[in-house]
Amino acid sequence: MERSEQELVRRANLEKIRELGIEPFPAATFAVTHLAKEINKTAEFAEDNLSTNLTEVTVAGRVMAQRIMGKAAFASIQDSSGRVQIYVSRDDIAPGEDKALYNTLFKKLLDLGDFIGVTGHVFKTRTGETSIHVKEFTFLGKSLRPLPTPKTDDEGKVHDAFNDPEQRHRMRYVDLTVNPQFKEIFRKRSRLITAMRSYLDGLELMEVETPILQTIHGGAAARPFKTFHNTLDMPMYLRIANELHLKRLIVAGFDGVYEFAKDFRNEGMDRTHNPEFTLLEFYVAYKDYEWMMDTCEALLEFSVKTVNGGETTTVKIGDNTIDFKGPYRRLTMADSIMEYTGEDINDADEDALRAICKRLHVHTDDSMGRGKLIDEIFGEHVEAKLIQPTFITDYPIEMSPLTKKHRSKEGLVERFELIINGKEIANSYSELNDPIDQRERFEEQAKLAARGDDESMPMDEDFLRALEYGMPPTAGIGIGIDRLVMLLTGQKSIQEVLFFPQMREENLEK
RNA sequence: GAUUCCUUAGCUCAGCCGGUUAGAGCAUCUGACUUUUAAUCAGAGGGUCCUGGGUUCGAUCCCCAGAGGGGUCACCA
Repeated sequence: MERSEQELVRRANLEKIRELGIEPFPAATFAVTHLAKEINKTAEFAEDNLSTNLTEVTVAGRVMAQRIMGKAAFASIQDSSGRVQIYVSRDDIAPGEDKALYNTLFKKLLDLGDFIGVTGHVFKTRTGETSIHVKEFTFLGKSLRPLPTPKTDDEGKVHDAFNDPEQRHRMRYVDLTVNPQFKEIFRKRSRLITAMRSYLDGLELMEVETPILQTIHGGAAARPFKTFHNTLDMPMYLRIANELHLKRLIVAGFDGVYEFAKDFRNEGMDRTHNPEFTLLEFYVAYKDYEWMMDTCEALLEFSVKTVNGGETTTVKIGDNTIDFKGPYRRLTMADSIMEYTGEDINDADEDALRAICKRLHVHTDDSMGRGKLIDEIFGEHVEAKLIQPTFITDYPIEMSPLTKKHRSKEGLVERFELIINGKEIANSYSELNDPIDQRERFEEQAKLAARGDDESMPMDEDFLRALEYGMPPTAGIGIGIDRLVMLLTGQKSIQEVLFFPQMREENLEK
């Protein structure tokens, strides 16, 4: 492997540090007393700016900038909270005859990206920047590759930004080091999940884990990843959903269960799809989809407030401000189509629907049944227009093989999707718990499979057996966590809300 | 999967309608500098111009194929 000039210099510096008798990768705990942000926030200055309440602080982090001026130098140290400036003067850190600690180690052998720890007192420079006057510094870890060096000027303009999406996503460790502003996306993601978990715990639901490796992939319409178990000598699938397992747990007698599930779908990738993604699913016994709508909007309102760190329920996305405060608008699918197209699909048979599609310039083909035609009209003419959180209810039965038939409307099921900013965020229904009906639905799916639909759901005899033992009426929901994070952080690409989005293999040989 | 655009130094980018030795800023190296902050000043080094073919006297540039990435569409959440 060819090494660049800068890498060779750093390796040489590494050896020279060892020659000074200093371990470049020390093992011992380093006792940090303050984060950079705390120092910048809590320092209170005396009149002369030379002394503060912070008479001795110890911080650690990467050296991100160095400004050396002969016998003194400034540097920026970056830790998890941000950056703080340090001031190093030769005679303070090397008071004796031997000035090697400053002249050799600090000035020559220290490279941008190296980890150091410093101890000193806090003061304010002539130009007004809070800084640590270093009296002791410790080498904590060498960086052998040069980091990109984005810089921000007086006007806030960023120069040399590290902004190539490929490099940022492949080397997230570099990205988040030099673009720490993106850390906030992941902090929000973490806060969102924590908030949702605490809300669901408050409902006395139990967090569970169910198999990712499955012999039958059920619970959604999608192509799975296939793998193989050597000892069992059988093919297995990575789960596309955990729905059927969570419902087995309702059969088992838990009143409510939830799981933040990594699911895997072997389909196209684009700005809203990654092969593995996170879905929160939860199921609650003795509830229906009406209850679930109430719960969903309460959960989201609570979670958005928590993520925003206050009472704010709004999020700005481009030109739109989305308000997660409930209650959300509820609209049946038929009414939504009436509202946005003026077409009445309520009593339309398949031929009538085809005529409507033609009028609306919706593309159709012969394989589409009634449900699919309605779904196409909705997808083409309604979905993108629903910006504020909206529950679309009462879906055609054909596309919902796990959903209970509507209690009063023929041909429909008790299902809703939550649409926000024109995108589906959640999908929920009154769960089908009639095992005889469920078996018929699976048989319908098998017919689709026989016609070549590779996304149809396979028959799951064990799941049917569970239902035959009896499942209480249950409401269930799946909420797309990645997409919700995209909304809350204003990101247009799913890659920006995943630490390590899927990418093709990189050739590192060269 | 289809289509389109992109790939030049560690980073961000110029450039070459095909022509000696491929440029800049930051970063790096050498030197100066004890309150700087995109530190400054003086000097220097650094390149498989994504890869492989082809056309040509000559290709980083044109053509073909491939790799990787971005956008759009299709499938889907």
